[in-house]
Amino acid sequence: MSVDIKTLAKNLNLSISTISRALRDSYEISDKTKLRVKEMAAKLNYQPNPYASSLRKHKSKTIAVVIPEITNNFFALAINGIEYVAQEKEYHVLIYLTHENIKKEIGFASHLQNGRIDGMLMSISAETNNYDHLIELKKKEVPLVFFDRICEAIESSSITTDDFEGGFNATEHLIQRGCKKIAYLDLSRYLSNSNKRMQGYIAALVKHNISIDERLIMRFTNNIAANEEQIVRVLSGAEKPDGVFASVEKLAIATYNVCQRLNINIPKQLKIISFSNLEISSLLNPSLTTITQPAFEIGKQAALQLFRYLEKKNMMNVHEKIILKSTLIPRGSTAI
Amino acid sequence: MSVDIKTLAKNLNLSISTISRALRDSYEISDKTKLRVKEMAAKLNYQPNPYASSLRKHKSKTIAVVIPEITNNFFALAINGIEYVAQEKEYHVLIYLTHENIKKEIGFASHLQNGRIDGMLMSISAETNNYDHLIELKKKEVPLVFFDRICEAIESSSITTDDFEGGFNATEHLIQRGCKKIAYLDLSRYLSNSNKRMQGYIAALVKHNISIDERLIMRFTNNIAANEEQIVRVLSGAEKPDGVFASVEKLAIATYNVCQRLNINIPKQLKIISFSNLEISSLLNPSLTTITQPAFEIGKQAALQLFRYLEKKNMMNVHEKIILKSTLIPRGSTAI
DNA sequence: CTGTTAGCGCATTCAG
DNA sequence: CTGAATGCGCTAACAG
Repeated sequence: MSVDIKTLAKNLNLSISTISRALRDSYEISDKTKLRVKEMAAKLNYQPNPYASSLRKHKSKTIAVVIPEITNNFFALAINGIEYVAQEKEYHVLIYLTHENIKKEIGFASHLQNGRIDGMLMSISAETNNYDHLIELKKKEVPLVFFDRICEAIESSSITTDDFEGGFNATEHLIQRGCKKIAYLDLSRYLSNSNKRMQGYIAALVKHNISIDERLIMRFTNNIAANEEQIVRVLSGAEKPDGVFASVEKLAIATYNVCQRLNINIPKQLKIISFSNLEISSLLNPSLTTITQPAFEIGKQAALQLFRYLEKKNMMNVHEKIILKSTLIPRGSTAI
Repeated sequence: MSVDIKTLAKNLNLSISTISRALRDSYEISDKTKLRVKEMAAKLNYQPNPYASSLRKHKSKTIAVVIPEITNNFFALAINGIEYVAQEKEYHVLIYLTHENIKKEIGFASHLQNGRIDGMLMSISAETNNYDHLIELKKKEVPLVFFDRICEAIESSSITTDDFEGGFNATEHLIQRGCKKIAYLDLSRYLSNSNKRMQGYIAALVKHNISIDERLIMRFTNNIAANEEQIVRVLSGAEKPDGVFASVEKLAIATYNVCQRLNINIPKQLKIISFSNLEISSLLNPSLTTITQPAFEIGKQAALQLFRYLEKKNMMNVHEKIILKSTLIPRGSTAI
């Protein structure tokens, strides 16, 4: 049998309420009693049952992180930031992966209204084009903070990167290196960040008097092979681009794969730039120029914002939109 | 107020125990009643309180994953595998990062005896050289499965890679490409997998009649700058190696950084091979040959083994030691 | 097949 | 400063 508050009470000839209060440093308990209780608790290795406490207090000291995937350095870094804050606050972090599947996202959102979590951090899936499940969460007053891929249809706090500027800078970088026909690779037309990056791309083209060629704006799915097919078609088609701006890393990878297959020399015949958050620059192909997001900081800020909701009442309607800066990193001697 | 079992009971003129049983498809309840109950539950959007249930059943449907870090593709992939299984089993996954700090690991292990989790998956920290906290967990009968970095001092299931063979193959690969003085970069002398890799390294040297030079066996810490210093010293010292076998990716990165600084041409003057699990081969520097672990599968197998413990009684003393195979991946035209 | 009752372990009223 | 009593929401005897 495990030692509980009742065991301590018996051992010390005190009531369970005294024990409970002593353990939580209530002002109503004398220092001597507190000391006795704590010593006994330590001696018997007392571990409070978190679920009994949660049931009673309607607080779980647990937050959920709902994200599309984890094998992507951006999200791994963001979780790192989130977990960092959670440890400080003595909270627990549950992870849920949607794999870009809106049904899973809906399932998590609906399930997690049951009190298991005190709040949620979320980056929506690429498929998500309906927000009922998120609206419902808000109705149930589950504190919710979006990061990176936010839901603009919902009043809520969010932490993002300057996606428009990032897209603009990426595109201008290619233009300044002589590109005239720049392709844009988009993960999903539903994603807030992806859309902003594309707007930046378009703004840069406009600024430099380059006309927009719809055929160069490609949209992808979760299907890697199909994505590569599409890239092959465009790279070998009439519209043949001289530059590629990939809105996410996995599309840059697809492009590299295709170039290898088509024998296209990357820095010379085709210049590629991509949003990417790999922390291994020295291991990377030196021809890749990246736009890097402050992913750890985004996770950290998102968690901090969530805790602002959790710690203060009356904050539920105060929404923060924090936008952090991305960095363009050209690399190596053959940097484009 | 949130709708609970009592609300349903009132609405249907049934007792709460009937509701509870109907919701869990107990054989004692008629199909008609079950249907009525479920319809009402759906109508009122009833969400059972998980903590009430956990308190009552002493089961949390939650597992913990305790790992050194997450910004490392091996662990990200492993979590992916773990979460995949957890979703199938309708379990929840808590993440705890030790950042290679034994004190954190001890803190998590000791805290998580309180019933919050039904079981734990763990990869021990590089600092961990004392296992009292793990022994205590076992005593409390918290099901525990190690993966990748296991604790051999404890009777337990584990899922690993063939680290000895991986180390052997890596070393032999360098030897076959002409290396005579191969450095081994070790993360920690406490780590099971690192030690096995080193044994493989030594075995390959012995097989090829190459004497072992202690100066070429380098041990590192969590301090990146200090690690690079040490590499600089050896690379520019009298023992100057012509090949490097990094037991983990971060040490390969450190080596690349140093080579860049010292103007060492990687494929020609120095050949580098490393354990690494990056899923972005086309973005990688083509000079890097890697030993890749089946990380997703390791996570999956570890989770499956844990669930074997959770689902069957009397399994607690049946331990499985599963060893999966690593793959040596030479890459690109300049592959070493 | 359904209802009554008694906790799971803890926090918090309300009394002293 | 401390104790007795109540209930968080659910499950599981036990009874019928």
